[in-house]
Amino acid sequence: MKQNSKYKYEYERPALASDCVMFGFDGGELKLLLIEREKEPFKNKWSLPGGFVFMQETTEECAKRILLEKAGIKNVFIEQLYTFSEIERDPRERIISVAYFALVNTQQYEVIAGRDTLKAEWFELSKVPKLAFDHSKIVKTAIQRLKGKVSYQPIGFELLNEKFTLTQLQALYEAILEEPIDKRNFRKKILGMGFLKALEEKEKNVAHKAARFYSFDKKAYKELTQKGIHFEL
Amino acid sequence: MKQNSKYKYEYERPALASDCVMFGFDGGELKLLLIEREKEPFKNKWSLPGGFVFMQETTEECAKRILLEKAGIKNVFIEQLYTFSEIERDPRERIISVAYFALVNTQQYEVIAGRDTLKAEWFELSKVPKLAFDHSKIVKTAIQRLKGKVSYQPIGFELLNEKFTLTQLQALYEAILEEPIDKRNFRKKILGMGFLKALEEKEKNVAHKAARFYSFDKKAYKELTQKGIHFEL
DNA sequence: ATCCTTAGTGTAAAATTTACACTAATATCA
DNA sequence: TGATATTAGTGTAAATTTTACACTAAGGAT
Repeated sequence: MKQNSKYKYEYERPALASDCVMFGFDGGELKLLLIEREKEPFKNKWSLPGGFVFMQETTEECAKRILLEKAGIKNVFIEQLYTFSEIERDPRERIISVAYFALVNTQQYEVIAGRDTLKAEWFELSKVPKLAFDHSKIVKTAIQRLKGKVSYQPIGFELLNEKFTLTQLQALYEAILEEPIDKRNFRKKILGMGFLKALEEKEKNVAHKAARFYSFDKKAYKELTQKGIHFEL
Repeated sequence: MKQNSKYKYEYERPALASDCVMFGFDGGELKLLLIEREKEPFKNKWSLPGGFVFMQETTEECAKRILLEKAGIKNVFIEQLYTFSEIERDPRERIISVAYFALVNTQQYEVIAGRDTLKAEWFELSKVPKLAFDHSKIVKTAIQRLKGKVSYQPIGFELLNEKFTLTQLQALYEAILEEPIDKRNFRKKILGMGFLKALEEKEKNVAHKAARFYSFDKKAYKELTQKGIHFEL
């Protein structure tokens, strides 16, 4: 026990932390933001961005703070994933981690990530190395959750620009679900749901027919949800 | 700070607890096990069974221990629900709660629950009073989760006897989803999935045609899952 | 002007879902 | 013991949804 141990409790308490699985997409495979650890344990190993929960913040606020501090990212979709409480998950002492997953538009944040001295890098899912602590397990859980969720909640849009083409959207779903989708059926279905707003704008400077941009119409989606109509792919 | 405060930390730490939402079913409406608080705060208010997490147990082990200690229940389906971390959720001090939900065969445990001095009682969902702390919110989250989950995972069986009739199973789904289901279509679909084993045994001493009993064939279900065939109602 | 590449579109067949009503079995009651 | 009351158990046709599939349009590059 350190000398400057200021807080005393009658019963032993585990430490509380939050780790974030950040998914990004820029057209190819789904990506994950990882951070190289600077200290022991697991020095120089890749890990999820994470940190201890302050007394004045909820775990979600903590997760958002971590995203900002470690990757310069804010205002993104974030959702609680799972709480990991294995006793030996951290070799130093007992630390409970409330994990979150975030969906990030990679294009928008590519540059900002890793702005301070931290070594942060996007990894394609198939190229993610073995991670520090139980972070590989956390990532696995997050992928499962994302796959499961993407078919019945319109969260995929969070990974794209505000304006996107249907081809981009389809590529995203194919990347997440890891299976090919029929172009015509996909368009029929997704447009039929009535929450995609066709924009006037089209792609520019492409060496082929320019694709129309669409945006996700949150208001229309909300109205549909309230009518009991639910997204399903 | 009490005098016998034996554990010292450099940074302030919240306490860690676990609360359990136990769902039970005995044919009518879905039920919830609640416990009357004996102490302040919220003295004499109904609350979820809960308790602090020990250093030698995971949160799930803690939840199972609570089920056993407070309701005499063991070997039931349990799953992590959500972690509640609002700063003021407990008026005494900051307590993080990792909530779990459990599915219990009410018939099997009716008697055991409330065996010690605790006042424990099953409440029909529509008759659940306002609960202590943020427990009403936890219950709401649990109901949402159960409703969402029951359609694509065969967890409903956990609420029934090992042997059940199709009518019982249908009644359970109707109770959870809160909507009527067509008898013939329900049977066609659920039997078509191939994980219900028809037993020889039938109901006895009923004043009408005796219904056949079925059981959930875990092995068959596992095989189907591995083949990529998934439950869906 | 030709080529290359991706956008955008419809239809027919198959599969699934829905709506719906009568006979069978068994204890109870008159 | 026969009538009654109650729930079990079953099939089919129509509607809807899902699937499979191929060509023309547009735009920059050569």
